Order: sequence, then C-alpha cells, then structure tokens
Amino acid sequence: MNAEKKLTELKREDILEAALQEFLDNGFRATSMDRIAATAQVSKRTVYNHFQSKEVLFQVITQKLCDRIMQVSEHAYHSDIPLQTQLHAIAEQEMALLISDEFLNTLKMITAETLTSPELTKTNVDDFQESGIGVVKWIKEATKDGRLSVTDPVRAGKQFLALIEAFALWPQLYGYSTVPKKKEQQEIINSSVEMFLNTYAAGH
Amino acid sequence: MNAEKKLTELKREDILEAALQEFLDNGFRATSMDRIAATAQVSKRTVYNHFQSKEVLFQVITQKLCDRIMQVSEHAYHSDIPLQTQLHAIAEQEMALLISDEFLNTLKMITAETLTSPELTKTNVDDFQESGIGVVKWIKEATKDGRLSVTDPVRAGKQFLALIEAFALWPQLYGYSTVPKKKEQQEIINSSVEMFLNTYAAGH
DNA sequence: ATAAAAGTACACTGAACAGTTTACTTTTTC
DNA sequence: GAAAAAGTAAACTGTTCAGTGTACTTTTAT
Repeated sequence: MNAEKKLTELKREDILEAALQEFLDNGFRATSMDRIAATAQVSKRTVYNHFQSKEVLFQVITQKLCDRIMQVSEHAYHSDIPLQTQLHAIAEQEMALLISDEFLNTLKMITAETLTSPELTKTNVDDFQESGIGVVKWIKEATKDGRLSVTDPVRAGKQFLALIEAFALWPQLYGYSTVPKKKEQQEIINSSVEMFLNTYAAGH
Repeated sequence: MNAEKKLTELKREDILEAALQEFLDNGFRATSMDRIAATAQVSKRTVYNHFQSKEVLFQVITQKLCDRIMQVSEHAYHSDIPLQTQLHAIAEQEMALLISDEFLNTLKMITAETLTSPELTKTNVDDFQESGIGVVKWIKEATKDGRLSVTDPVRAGKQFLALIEAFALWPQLYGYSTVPKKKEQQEIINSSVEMFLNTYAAGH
C-alpha cells in the first residue's frame, strides 16, 4: 500500500488533467482518445477502464469546469451604501469572471459543442443560463427597499449584464478583440452603472 | 446549345444549394462531400471539378451568406423626427435581422467553426464585427445636430445593440430561449430606447 | 460531325479514430 | 506470498471520409 494515494487514483487524475487540456485546446471532436492517453502517459485501455466513452469523459470534465466557474455570484444588498458603489462592485466582480481565461476558454468549448451536438452540453448550458441570478436578487432587494424602481427585475438584470458582456465577453469569444485594459474596464463599468441608474433609480 | 443556361452552370448551382443546406444543418465537420454530391444529384468528381476542396466550398458559401445578411443596415438621420421614434425604428430593423432564421442559422454555423478552426471563418467574423456601423453613424449625426450628448459613439452604439441582443440573439444562439413574441419584442425595444435616451439625450 | 470540355459511376488510397482483444506485468489486498 | 485488481503495449476491427484515378458517356463549341 502506498503512503500517498493509490495508483488507480493517480492515473484517474492524470487522465482528467490531460483530457481537460486537450478538450480546452481542441474541442471534443478534434481530440482523440489516443492523444489523451499519450498526454496522460497512460495506456488507452486504462482510459477506458476509468471512463466508459469519450462522451462520458467530456461530460465529467465540463461539469467540473462549470461547477468551478459557476459559483453563482451572490451580491449582498446593503441599504446603507450608495447604489452606485454597490453596482460598481457587482460589475467588477462579473467582469473579472468574464475576462478570466478559465471562463472564456470554458465558454468557447461549450459553445462550440452546443452548436454541433446540443445533447453533449445540455446541463452545462443550463448552468450558464442561471448565471445572472445573483444580480437579479440584488435588484429585487433594492427595489423592495424603495431605492430602485424596477417592474421586471429579470429584464433589468439581463440589461445590466448585457452592457458589460458587450465589451468583455462576446468580442473575446469571437476573437476580434482582446481583453480590455484596466482603464477601459473602468469606463465600461462606469458607463453601465450610469445607464442602469439613469433608468432604474427610484424618483426618476 | 441550351436556350437557358449551360449545364455546367446548373450543376454548380445545384452543388452550392446542396452544400448550403448541408452546412447549415450539420456544420462543416459533420457534412461529407459524398453527401453534398448526393443531395445535389451530381457525381462527387463534379463537385471537385467545381471546388478545389471542402474548405473552399465552405468559404464560398459562408461568404455568400454573409454578403446577403450583412447589408450593413444604414439608418438615415432625420433632424425633424423625434429621436425616440427614430431609435425605435432602428431597433426594430436590427431586431428583425437578429431573429430571422437566416441570420441565426448562419451565425450558429460560423460561430461553431470560428471556435474550432478560426482560419476557416476569418473574413466572415470580420464582416460580423462591422455590423454595428450603421447605428454608430446615426449616433454621430444626432450628436453633431446637438440632440445627443455622446462622447464615444462606438461605445454608445455597442451598448444600444447589446440591450437588444441580450434578448433577441444570445439566448437563441444557445437554444435556451425561443424568439420573443411580438409584444415582448416591443417591450424590449421600448426599454432599450428609454435606457439609451435617459443617458445620452442632450440636456440631461 | 467532330474534338474538347464537362459529367458520371465507382472503385480505390490513405488517414484518422473510437473502442476491443490479447498476452503480459505491476500493484494492491488479505 | 498468492489471488485479485489495475495497468501496459500493441495489434486489430470497423467505420468514416477527403480526395484521386479510370474508363466511359453527354454536352458544347466550331
């Protein structure tokens, strides 16, 4: 018996790590099980001993990635702090997530697979869909507190995030723009907060 | 000689039509040249006589699609019509494009290929990138006319479009929402116009 | 009418790749 | 230390598919 971990456990981790790398780099179709085995320095048979099929391996990996990334950002509402300040913090947190390599690479992979074989990524897309929930909750609380005037909090939340994603997500997904610099990030956030409050702050 | 068109021209069109159908339905990778030939009712050799390779055929087709779809929507500025009215019309036109089957299917295909083989769709993505230009021009004119107060027209344009795309594009791309109903479309447009003018109309 | 151009059918090459089988070795467990 | 569990290497099956070669027929141009 090994003082550390069992061999079979180590092998499993090697496979997961290699597959993660390969899938992120090349996507599902373009990644071969032979290559995963080689990268993991493991025989192909061992890969199949741990994972029934390429599909299963892919799903295990994307689920892990989504779990790690999709800690639905909760944004505590504070009745004693200016809305502008709070929204600024929310925007910064959301943007930090969007521009992280980890998030973008995962989204790229899942997007590609969603558009070619939706079944493969069903649960992952469901995860992404729920990402805006934290903001919506914050908006509801600020509304209940009388400081926002919002009739459709889900729509308002989507709008706020859309203003950020337009600069910090979609252009990067398509590769026609790189991650905005710090100064530009601040401008985007300021402008988004301003637009949101101009429309939704209570008392005009 | 034929009174109509030469056979070779007809064949070429049959191939393009079949390939368009197959690529839109199944994407680049999942479409085989054998299948295109069968659908076009043409021998595979003929396909290769007209198009050097699968890549070339794909690029010809995506370029045609983009040309048809990307008639950069020009929006004439009228100094004698309320901005709200004009923006409403602009939003309606943009939304009509986004929710059209033709646009969405093309975007799905090009997105999928962009994320797996960027070289294959380079020029297409460049096209999409320019799509917001019409709105930006309108904003510049309204600003010059003193009715908008906008320091960064490109950013303002992206923001306006983002507010629409958040409801009428991205959810449909990922398949977690269907095209909004007429009534919902109007609400989205009204809200987008309102947000935009609340921030950018001249004189607060 | 005839030569050149284009099309057809179909067999073929060569590569990639998911997943299996086999015969053997190493690690773990009791 | 022996049985069972896990790993290994490598060959193999079966399939898909881009692209070619060939021998033949149809269309078009002059």
